Amino acid sequence: MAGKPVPQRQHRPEVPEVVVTRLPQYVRILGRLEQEGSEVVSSQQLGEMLQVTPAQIRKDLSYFGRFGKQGRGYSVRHLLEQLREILGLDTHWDVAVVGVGRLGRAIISYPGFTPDGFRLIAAFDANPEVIGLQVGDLTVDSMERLEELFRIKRIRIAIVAVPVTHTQAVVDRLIECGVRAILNYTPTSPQVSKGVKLRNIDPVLSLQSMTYYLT
Amino acid sequence: MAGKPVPQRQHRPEVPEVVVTRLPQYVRILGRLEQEGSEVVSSQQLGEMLQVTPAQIRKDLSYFGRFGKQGRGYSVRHLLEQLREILGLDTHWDVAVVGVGRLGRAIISYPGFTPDGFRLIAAFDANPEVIGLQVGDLTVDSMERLEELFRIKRIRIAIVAVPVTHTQAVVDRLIECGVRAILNYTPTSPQVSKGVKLRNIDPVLSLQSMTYYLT
DNA sequence: GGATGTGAAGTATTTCACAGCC
DNA sequence: GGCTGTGAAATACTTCACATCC
Repeated sequence: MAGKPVPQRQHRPEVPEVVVTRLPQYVRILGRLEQEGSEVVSSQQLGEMLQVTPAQIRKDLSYFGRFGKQGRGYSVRHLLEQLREILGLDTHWDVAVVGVGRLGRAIISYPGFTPDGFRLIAAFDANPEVIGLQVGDLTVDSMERLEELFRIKRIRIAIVAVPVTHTQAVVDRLIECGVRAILNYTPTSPQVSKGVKLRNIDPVLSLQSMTYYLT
Repeated sequence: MAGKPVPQRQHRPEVPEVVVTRLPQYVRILGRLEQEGSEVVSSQQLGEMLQVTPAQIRKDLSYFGRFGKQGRGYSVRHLLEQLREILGLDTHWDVAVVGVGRLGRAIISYPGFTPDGFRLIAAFDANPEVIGLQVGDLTVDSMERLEELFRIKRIRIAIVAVPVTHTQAVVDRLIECGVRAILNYTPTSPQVSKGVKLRNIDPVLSLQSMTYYLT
């Protein structure tokens, strides 16, 4: 006999990644609606707020379940809860920043991560002049302690803001000690093994693709 | 009789936007290759460096012309030149930053824009304590001078880093005085009229879409 | 009546595969 | 022989449109 099924978040590998990238936007809008006291919202209304078609919202949600009530719409609270759970945002995530130059400092001081459930709990730099410094409420650790601390604290998410020449090496070390999600602020896209998620924040590329339309 | 054709950069409206967003990456790699002294590169090699298929690179480039030589590949220098011209990167672009809080200051101090042809030439804030301050080599102007200065200096690109509640109003004002490209760092996506390009930099959304794969 | 959930239809994008040229 | 440029095929994604249910 099979044992009783372990309740576990099921990943549906067939969910397109573009859909996953839209879910956080739904979460954000729903959070606002909840704060404003809305109880119910239709795909039509969400679509207007986000500038997407209602059909897309319904289709996106349908990958994960049936959250609405016909004739009525979605319960703001319930849908928000469900999406947060699907995205793993019903829990806090520990994050470490690697590279504490100007950019790293700005990231650490940025107040926007914490309210959304991301806790910056460590920062690393190679520069002796920076190691030991207090930045925000973190003390900067040496790069030599990177493996040790990532392993002990089981950190799975890293923000990389090192000089571009060091990006790949740092990313390799991070993956080696268990990191599975990397937010990369350097102007290069490092290689990551399958199973590791990477998002690049690259304002210059964004600007450069817009100038095309200005000529 | 028609007059002689005015030489003008032609926009091919049929070029998919995804293609345009990839061009700057090609430019960046080609720039590196040029610096390293490479003279020729194949779509195969470019594809390996960028982790995309060679076919995609060839197809992307084919929207704009025939830049390669069969049996040989692409001249690094020539392709770089062509792509820079297509993207409008053969000229300098004046950019202004609106919102000089912590984030705005970090953006202004970020050294990465200038080498890529973007000149930060003005900064605006509403806070009297910030107006008049020297940040980088800019003096912060009052928001009241926004229309005046954007018009006089014919600034077409703006970086927005104001509090989220002010985003839409600021964006509306910018568009009104001629801005056609906006790099938005606030955690909301403002509405923009057709013909205005918008790119959002939103690290929290990036993190939140990665946690899906960590659960 | 009104809105969801979803197969089917329609678009968009990527990849294949090969003729053509160097 | 090697690599581009490109129609055609394959795949991915979005939108339609309607049966279904509250």
